[in-house]
Amino acid sequence: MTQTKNSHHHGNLRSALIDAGVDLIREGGPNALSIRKTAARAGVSHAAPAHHFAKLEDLKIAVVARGFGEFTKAMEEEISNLAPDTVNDPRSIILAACKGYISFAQQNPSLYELMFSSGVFAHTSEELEEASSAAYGVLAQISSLVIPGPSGPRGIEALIWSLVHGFASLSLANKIGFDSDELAFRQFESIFPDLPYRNTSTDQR
Amino acid sequence: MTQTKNSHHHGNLRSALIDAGVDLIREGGPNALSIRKTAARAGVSHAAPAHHFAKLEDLKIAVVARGFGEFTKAMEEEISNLAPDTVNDPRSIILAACKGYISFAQQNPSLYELMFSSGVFAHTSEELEEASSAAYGVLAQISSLVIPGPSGPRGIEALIWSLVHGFASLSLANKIGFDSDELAFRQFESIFPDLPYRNTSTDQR
DNA sequence: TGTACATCAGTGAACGCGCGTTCACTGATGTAC
DNA sequence: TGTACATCAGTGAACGCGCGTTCACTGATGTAC
Repeated sequence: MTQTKNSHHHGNLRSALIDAGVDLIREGGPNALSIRKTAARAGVSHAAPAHHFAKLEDLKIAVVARGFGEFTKAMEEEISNLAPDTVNDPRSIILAACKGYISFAQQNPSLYELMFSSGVFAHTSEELEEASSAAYGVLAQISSLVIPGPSGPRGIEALIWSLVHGFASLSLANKIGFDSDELAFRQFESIFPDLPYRNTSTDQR
Repeated sequence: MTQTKNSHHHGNLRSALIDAGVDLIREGGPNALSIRKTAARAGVSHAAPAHHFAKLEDLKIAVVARGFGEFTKAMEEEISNLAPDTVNDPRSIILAACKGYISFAQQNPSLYELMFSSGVFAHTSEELEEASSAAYGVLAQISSLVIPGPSGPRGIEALIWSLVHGFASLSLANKIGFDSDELAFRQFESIFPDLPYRNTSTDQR
């Protein structure tokens, strides 16, 4: 960015490699990531990434961590975009987060698939732990707006998360839902069950 | 099977290759499938599979089709194992199918992941279409036991399928649920919402 | 029952490819003085 | 401000590997007669 062109030193190669990796996955699917292609995309020799990522797996989890960061942002943005008359309505808040969840999956299908794939959980990193915990935090926060039943707060989280995750995943697999982002979310809204919400008129956020 | 050993002709190599492919995926993850390893596992030269599967992708979709067949069987078996006093209870029937769904995912995590991965939907085959349609048929059948709301029968299917698919997927990713198959299903049972079931005392099956 | 022959599912060698990783190197950057 | 020098992020060549695929071949099977 602020670095002179054609410099022997790149300046911010690590971040540029993650950008390139995200692009590769977006274009070529969850398995399209390779060190050589990522380096080429970032405009450096294929040996350069070794200074930033010792193994291919390290690059992969950095890309996934970036994905979780954008995923969290997508949910939070939908919540903060709520209209004034719904900004304190629990159901509206929950559905807004779900809208962000589903939108992210539809706009980044390969990255979403990779983020929840088994291969990622074999390895991890502090960076990835933090990023996925932040996403879980949004889920826990919206779930806390529902009065827990016999299955407890974890049961509410499991219900909401299963529903939105299953819907998003099956939409990507063309099993349910529609081509359009907006129509898919409308269908999700229509199947979302009634839940016992807390009263948030004054003190809840 | 019924073929003499050490014969130049295998007898049923196509089926043996699918078996070997399933094993490879089970042991090495969704991306562990290769023609050379599959041939080695089946005890033939690495050029032999070409007579049965023109491309790697053809072997892959045959393996996935086999997976959908066992998946359907897992759901149907749980339904047919219902105790006499619950055999006509809609909620019990639906939860039985879900138990088969979740069990299959937990016992075949890599195969399950591959079955619902994006790469599979780029190509397909008559065999795969039939196998996945049969699985969808079980879903549609159990969903028909619920009285549709404003979102229609498709809405009921989307609700049940999203819930069980999301739960199974997140369980595999260690996001929710428990290590034990049985405990995971108990949690699923406890979060499954109340639904308006049809009266099946006499004519429903 | 025996023989000639077409079929076709196997073999094993060979190919080129993309890959991760290693290595000695180079040259830009930043610091000590 | 200028110089010497350590650091370290880049380069480009090279390696070995597993892969899908092709090819000429071989030998077992099944059929016609």
